[in-house]
Amino acid sequence: MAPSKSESAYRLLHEKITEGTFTPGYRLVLGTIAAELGCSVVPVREAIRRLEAEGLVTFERNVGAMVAAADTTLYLHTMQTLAIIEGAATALSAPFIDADQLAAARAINQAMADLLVDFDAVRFTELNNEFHQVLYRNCPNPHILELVHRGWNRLAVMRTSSFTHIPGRARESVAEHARLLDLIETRAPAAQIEQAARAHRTTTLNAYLAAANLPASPI
Amino acid sequence: MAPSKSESAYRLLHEKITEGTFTPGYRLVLGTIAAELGCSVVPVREAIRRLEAEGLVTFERNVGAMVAAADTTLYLHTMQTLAIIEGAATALSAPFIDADQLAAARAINQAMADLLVDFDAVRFTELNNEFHQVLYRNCPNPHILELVHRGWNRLAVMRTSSFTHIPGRARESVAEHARLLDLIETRAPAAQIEQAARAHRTTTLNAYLAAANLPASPI
DNA sequence: GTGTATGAAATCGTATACGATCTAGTGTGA
DNA sequence: TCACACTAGATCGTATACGATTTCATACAC
Repeated sequence: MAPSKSESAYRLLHEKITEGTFTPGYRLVLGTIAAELGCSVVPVREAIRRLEAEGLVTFERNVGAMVAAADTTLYLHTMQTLAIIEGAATALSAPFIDADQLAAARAINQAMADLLVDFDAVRFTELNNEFHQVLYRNCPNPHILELVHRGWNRLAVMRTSSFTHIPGRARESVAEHARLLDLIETRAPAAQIEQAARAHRTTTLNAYLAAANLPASPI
Repeated sequence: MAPSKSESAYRLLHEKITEGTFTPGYRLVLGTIAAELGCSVVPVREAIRRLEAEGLVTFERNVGAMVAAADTTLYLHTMQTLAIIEGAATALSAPFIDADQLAAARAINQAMADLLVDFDAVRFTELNNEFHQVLYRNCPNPHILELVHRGWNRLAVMRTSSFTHIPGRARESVAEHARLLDLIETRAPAAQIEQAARAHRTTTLNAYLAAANLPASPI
């Protein structure tokens, strides 16, 4: 069955926002978008409210919607939340990751390592996403997986790459991935895996915090 | 300014669902609700989609909405997610909890202890919510606070009280609260507070898992 | 120049209407 | 009895229309 118009509108806007066509602050005018999509405003309105619920869009009554702003505070809060959620997601997924998946993850990480010589931030970020996708795919708790995706989307809107902003972060990242895979392969205790996965994000978070003269995240 | 009709509809439905007037499986028919509220179906539809985004309602195209089902799996996943989020929320809030708030929390916990003799599950649950409200109020990360509230709402819909289902859980709970407050008062390390707060939920979760002959949560 | 009133344009919020789709009940034939 | 086709009713999905609110530019008073 063809998707409903509201669904189509949602997907289109979601993609344009996360891909960066619509940058933070871009105004989403119901009538304009409706005209572009060849539908009426009602489905567009619904799509925008869904995006609002996901935190990708802010909405003000009688004023309208815009792509969510991308201030530093928001970024740090999102990073901190993701650190917690991704730590848990990795620990919960780990027991279900088989040899094939491990091999796939190692291959992706190797490709990331190869990219370090002639660095390409966009490609590196893509590979990084793929890497974590493999790690989380087996998470038995769908709620947690959903929260991971929400967090990623919010980060995507902000288009702030730690790989370009923090010197040496890309190289560190590859090393941390390798350690994480070792822990998973040896079936290390869940707490240890969670700790390592969380630290993988927290390192970046704390680098930003230090740059802003703020104290490090306590957890 | 008076709330918009869509906002009113949202609040009304949210309350009826979390308070238990509308139980899981209850069908939310657009036309009927619109008639009750004295508005048209458009705002009601919007309210329902918001509730769907929060996981309180399930929606099927061309069929309609109903209050989200409350199966065991869903309950366990929600509990596990909350364990992780609440652990983090407590640890992040702890440094900002002052003497007054500590005293308030202790008073609530004492009231819960008093209730153990002549047990009243409803009142006990209310106090339990108040207790945790005090603990989380200072959380500096609004995203995490939002996730706590979402989790609570999902649990509220299911109306499954560990205090009545698990023998001795209420008494244990009061003791765990006291230990948690001690850790906060002595400014224990964040990791230790997180661990204690998470365990407070995980204990319940694992009791349910054990009852269902399932392995305990790894984290 | 600054602040305020005013009006027009832009945009949203929601009512209404109607076609599309699903569901359930009924009848028919094997 | 069972499977299937069909119909009627219920309900949703979305177009259209219009009033309500906000925004912004302009004009005016001080």
